[in-house]
Amino acid sequence: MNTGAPDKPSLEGLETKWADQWQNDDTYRFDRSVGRDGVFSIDTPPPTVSGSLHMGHIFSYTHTDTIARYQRMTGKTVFYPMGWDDNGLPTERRVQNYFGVRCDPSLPYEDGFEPPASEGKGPDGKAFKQQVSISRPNFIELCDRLVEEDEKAFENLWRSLGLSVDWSLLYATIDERSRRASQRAFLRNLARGEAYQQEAPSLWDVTFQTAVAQAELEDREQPSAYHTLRFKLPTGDDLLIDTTRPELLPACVAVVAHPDDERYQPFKGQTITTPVFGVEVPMVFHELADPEKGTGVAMICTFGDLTDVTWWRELNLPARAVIGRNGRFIEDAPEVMSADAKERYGRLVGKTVFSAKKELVEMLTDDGDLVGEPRAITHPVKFFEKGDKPLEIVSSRQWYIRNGGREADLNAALIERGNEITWHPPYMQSRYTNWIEGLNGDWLISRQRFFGVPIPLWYSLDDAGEPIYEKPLVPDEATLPIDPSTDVPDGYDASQRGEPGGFMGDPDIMDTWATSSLTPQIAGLWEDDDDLFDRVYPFDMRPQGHDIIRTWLFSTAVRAHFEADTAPWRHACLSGWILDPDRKKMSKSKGNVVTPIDLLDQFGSDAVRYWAASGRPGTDTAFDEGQMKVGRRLAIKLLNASKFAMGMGDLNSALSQPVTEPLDQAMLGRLATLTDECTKAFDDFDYARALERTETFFWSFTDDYIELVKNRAYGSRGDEAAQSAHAALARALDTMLRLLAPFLPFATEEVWSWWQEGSVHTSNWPDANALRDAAGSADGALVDVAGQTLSELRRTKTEAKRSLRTEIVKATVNDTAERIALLDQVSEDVSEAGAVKELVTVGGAAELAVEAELAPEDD
RNA sequence: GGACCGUUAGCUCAGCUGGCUAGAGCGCUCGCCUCACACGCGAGAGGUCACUGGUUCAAGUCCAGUACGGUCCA
Repeated sequence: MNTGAPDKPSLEGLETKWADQWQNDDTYRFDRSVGRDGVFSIDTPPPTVSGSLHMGHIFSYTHTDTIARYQRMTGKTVFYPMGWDDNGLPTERRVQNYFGVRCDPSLPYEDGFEPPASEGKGPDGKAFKQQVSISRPNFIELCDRLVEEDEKAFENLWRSLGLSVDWSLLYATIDERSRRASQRAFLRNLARGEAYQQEAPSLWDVTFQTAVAQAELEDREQPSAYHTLRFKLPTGDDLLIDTTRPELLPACVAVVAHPDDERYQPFKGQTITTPVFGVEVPMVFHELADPEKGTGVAMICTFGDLTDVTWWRELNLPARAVIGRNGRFIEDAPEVMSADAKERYGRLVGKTVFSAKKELVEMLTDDGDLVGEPRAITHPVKFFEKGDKPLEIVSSRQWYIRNGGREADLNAALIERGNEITWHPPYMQSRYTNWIEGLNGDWLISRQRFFGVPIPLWYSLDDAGEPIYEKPLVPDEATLPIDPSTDVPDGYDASQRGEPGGFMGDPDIMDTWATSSLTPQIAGLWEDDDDLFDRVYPFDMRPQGHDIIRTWLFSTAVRAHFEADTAPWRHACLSGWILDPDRKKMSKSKGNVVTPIDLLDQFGSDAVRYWAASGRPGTDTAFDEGQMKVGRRLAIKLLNASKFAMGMGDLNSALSQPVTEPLDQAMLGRLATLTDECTKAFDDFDYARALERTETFFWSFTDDYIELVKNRAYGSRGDEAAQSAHAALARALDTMLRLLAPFLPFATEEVWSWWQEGSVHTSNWPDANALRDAAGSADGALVDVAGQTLSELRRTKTEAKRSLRTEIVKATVNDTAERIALLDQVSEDVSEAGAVKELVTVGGAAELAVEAELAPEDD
């Protein structure tokens, strides 16, 4: 349906027009009849839908889309799914605030429950502050309800941006197939011994009341203070110990010094008495004690930090927990204390760490056992990346997946997996390797939260009603996904839940990364559809941000290593960040924040994509509206240049006509070279280079080549010469539309529809050899010589402040003999373009110089 | 403290395996309504390639170090 070019080509409305068309035509539909070799599969990052839409989304997803479109044009069928990451804490927090609810897993499901608030406001329209407790199923229903809205906003953005995803492949990380895949993978890990549970001290967030994993930690510099405490040696002498956490004194189980520290060797095997509580603890020795720090002796508490955990484990010390899961001091004083000490401990019960510290400092001061004043310092403290209170270390039963943090062999094997992946850019691999080398424990996957994939296990209860953790009750894979809080294990009935001799469900859910580490399996319908899975796995490409190499990328590699004994993908493409130079200007423009949708409206999707695709792989890129304007100009120019070329004659028939003029041949030769460069760049996932090269060619094509052949194409030198121009224009336009299609899908599709059949996006990537055949043996340098000479001719007019239409009565071109020889081949084109009446060429000069006699001004 | 990345025109960046006078776009200056495009066209000015050494016939490009900026991890 060649519609021909409109009188006034415009970008307006192209997004809606073509997005709808592509949807109706299933343009980007994955062809699942194709074998693995003909497939290009992409492990799309599922965006966190409860977060806001921002420029980073547009940026990195555009990069992937250009690759997808290129691969599709090379003849691959592209498996390009979209997923929504709606699983996890961000959604929970939003639901709590939005609906005014809180999850209490002990409550029963309430049919037809309506939340008390909406958008954070109660029925009276005022902010709703309190939170109503509801059951886990009710809570999850509300999560589902809210994410649905969020997901619409994302889908809308992706369609406007022109992502060529196959929307029939959509998944969500909380949907049934994700839960099934996630639980199945966990059970497989369990069966193979790769997942295990352990009662152990682990990092604990007291606000969210959940354990957190190493990958979710961050250090934050915090103010603190050294307190010097007076302990007593058996001799009755003082032993001064510095600590930043005096409130943990009741949890003190030993004091430690370095084995080589001679000052403390005499006290080996002796006991030290703690202040305030008068508990006798052993003097122990360990390399991690720093002789330079304070007095060289530290108190070991269960648990102040990870070093305490190491000491406790390696020195076989007892545990005296004092801080509970809510971050407050627990009811029961350590058994070891005397009645008198327990009474003093009573003053701490129920207090937060902060107030307990004040209380204890007071006690120490009263006893005269605080030496001097506390000395203020700042030091790094571990936080949950989403939390705002320091992590405590609490002993709890948790599930782990082995990740090489405790086994050297596995560690090395996972590092080795990195070599099976081609990294773009290559240096990103070192981040992967560094992270694995720095692991200090296995992957803690259980979370004491609600909106996530439940750990699919139950435990039988003994006669006393205590769970028998050693033998979890495992569901049949065919029944997955399950929720152990409502489903019942085989051999039991619902009435036995929580009863002695009955069963209980594992109350925890899995870490969100435990699910998203399976995106290739989820998207590829692992085990649900083996035929499909085998066509797409291992995936060709994982695009993602470099900030989540340690989490998403690594955890995906771990799962693939165990489940498939392979790397999950062949290529990992790490995108950079958007730097925001506007942040400085933001204060000026009074926080006039531009949303991605606004930008797409303002500049057009192609223009925004152009900006995004200019950012090289892995490189942080400035948010730059200027680049979007440039992109817009490019798209508009493409429309206009195409319209012009079509005005010359029937391009479709011109495609098969011979190209006879030297300049036309030279241009096509250059185009063949460009095509090769772009192919190479795209094969190396370097979309930015492909764009840059194509753009440079395109502008010289419109500014020089078109100007040079314009008159001839109109017929100034006869039909054959005109026909050659038409044939070259048709081939060039055809080729450039294809080369630009990955970047400017809307403008290229629009132009394509004017004179070609089908969609440019399902057409073939251009064939450099066919272009070379059409070009014959013409020297590509003809294009340069003609262009540069034309430029000099123009300059004589510009410097005379005359119009470019001004006739040149006589022009003398001096240049090297070599270049004059080339110029003579195209002198007619150059003369016509420069409006030169008489062109004299003189060889033997050192460089190009033009003298021109302009026609007199007629006013 | 460790690892990695970067430092080229006022701004944003190219410059791939070292090779003739270092490029583009934006911005700026000047000019042009030229029959595809004024959402346009043409021309111009503007750079001791962060610094110090080294390798080489030749270094923006390779090596070592320094400084500054950034990211990730401790």
